[in-house]
Amino acid sequence: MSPAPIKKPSRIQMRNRGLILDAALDVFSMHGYRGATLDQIAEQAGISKPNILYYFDGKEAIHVTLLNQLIETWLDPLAALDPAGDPVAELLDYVQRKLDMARDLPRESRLFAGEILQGAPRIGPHLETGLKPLFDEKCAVIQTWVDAGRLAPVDPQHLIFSIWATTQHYADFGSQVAVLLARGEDPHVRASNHLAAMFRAFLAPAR
Amino acid sequence: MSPAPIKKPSRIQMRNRGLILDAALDVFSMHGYRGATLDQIAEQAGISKPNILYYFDGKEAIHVTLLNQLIETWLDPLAALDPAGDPVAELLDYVQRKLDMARDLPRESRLFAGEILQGAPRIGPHLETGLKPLFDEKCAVIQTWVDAGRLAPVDPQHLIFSIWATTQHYADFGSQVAVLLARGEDPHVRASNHLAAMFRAFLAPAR
DNA sequence: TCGTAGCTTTACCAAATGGTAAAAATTCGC
DNA sequence: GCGAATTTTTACCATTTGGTAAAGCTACGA
Repeated sequence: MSPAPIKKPSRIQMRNRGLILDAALDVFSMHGYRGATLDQIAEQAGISKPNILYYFDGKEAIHVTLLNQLIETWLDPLAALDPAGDPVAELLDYVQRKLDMARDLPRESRLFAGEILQGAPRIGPHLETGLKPLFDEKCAVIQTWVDAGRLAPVDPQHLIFSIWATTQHYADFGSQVAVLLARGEDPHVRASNHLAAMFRAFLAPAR
Repeated sequence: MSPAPIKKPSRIQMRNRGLILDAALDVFSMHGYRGATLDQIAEQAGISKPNILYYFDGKEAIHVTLLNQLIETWLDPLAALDPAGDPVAELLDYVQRKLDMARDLPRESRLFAGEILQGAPRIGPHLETGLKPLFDEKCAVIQTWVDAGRLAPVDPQHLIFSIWATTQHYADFGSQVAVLLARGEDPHVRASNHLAAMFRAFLAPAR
């Protein structure tokens, strides 16, 4: 019953945990979980390896911490889908937000992609409890829009998959995109226009 | 000048190299390059570790062999895009072929995705020499179709990205898809219908 | 300024891992 | 059947890697 003696983290703790997590995000997103080493993270963070293990219980704890922090950011745009808004505009906004995230948070996108690619061994339960309910809820919203004739008769689940896939592609497959586009031009504007046109054409209800 | 004495591989060599590559595809696609161990591959293949190193020069050689074998299969559907065919039908066929590949060759898709995700460290050059020319060629074909008014005014490069992203999603993010769809139902038919509808709506030229 | 709690470093370690040497077993052409 | 070539096993090894023990240092409140 008595409250556990939770120490408030000191300034040093806040700073170093932040440094470690940022370095770990770099290393994990670049090399994957197994490919990342504590030594790499230590060097990147400018903190000795034993000192890192003073702040985190181990390699896996760092990874899980990153994933947990990431999930809320990740679900945010989907949660923002407003049932009261205009269907096409809401979904196009969602596409845009996801595309912006792929540009602004590519490390996070790749971290997540790597975890899913390997069967979500360390995040599986969170998908069930965190993602699935939100996914189901928003699919229902989209279905409502379809039933009301305010949206073309789309398959809500696979529509969301396609939105995720097309937007995250620019982060997760960024190295391939870079090779194929070659030009110094930033692909973001072109990608944005393309995806807006594609989903608008698909989503607009028949007159 | 004299031809190098290339031995034709014996029956045993054919069989064991095949067993090793198949096992390696399992292990690499599941755990990534660094996450895979020779011991795992050896056990999966039913061949001792030193024996594996009798057939391949090392872990990386196995990985590179897999990637090289994969690339030709991977480019095949894109190469089949026929400039003389009906634009919309050709592209929808391409979508369908890629989706079938995601279903039939998920290990290959994940192997490729993992490699790209980590910056294509072992396949980068092949992207330039193998993929890029074909990509440019087919983009030009699509642009021709657009210019002729036989296709909506799409951005060829990003259209191809979207086709890749949406189809490979079902293999690369399969574990997430499985959690979210939950039902025992095979997602392939629904995915196929969804993607066909989406790309048809987007690609059909304005009347 | 002094003691204590918090932080950092030094010096390790055990297990895992990619790889090798060489003997032993097997296969194959003749 | 037999000798040579190929294939497989046994017994290792060096490095890497996640992690630990304990001593030393630092910051901070009294």
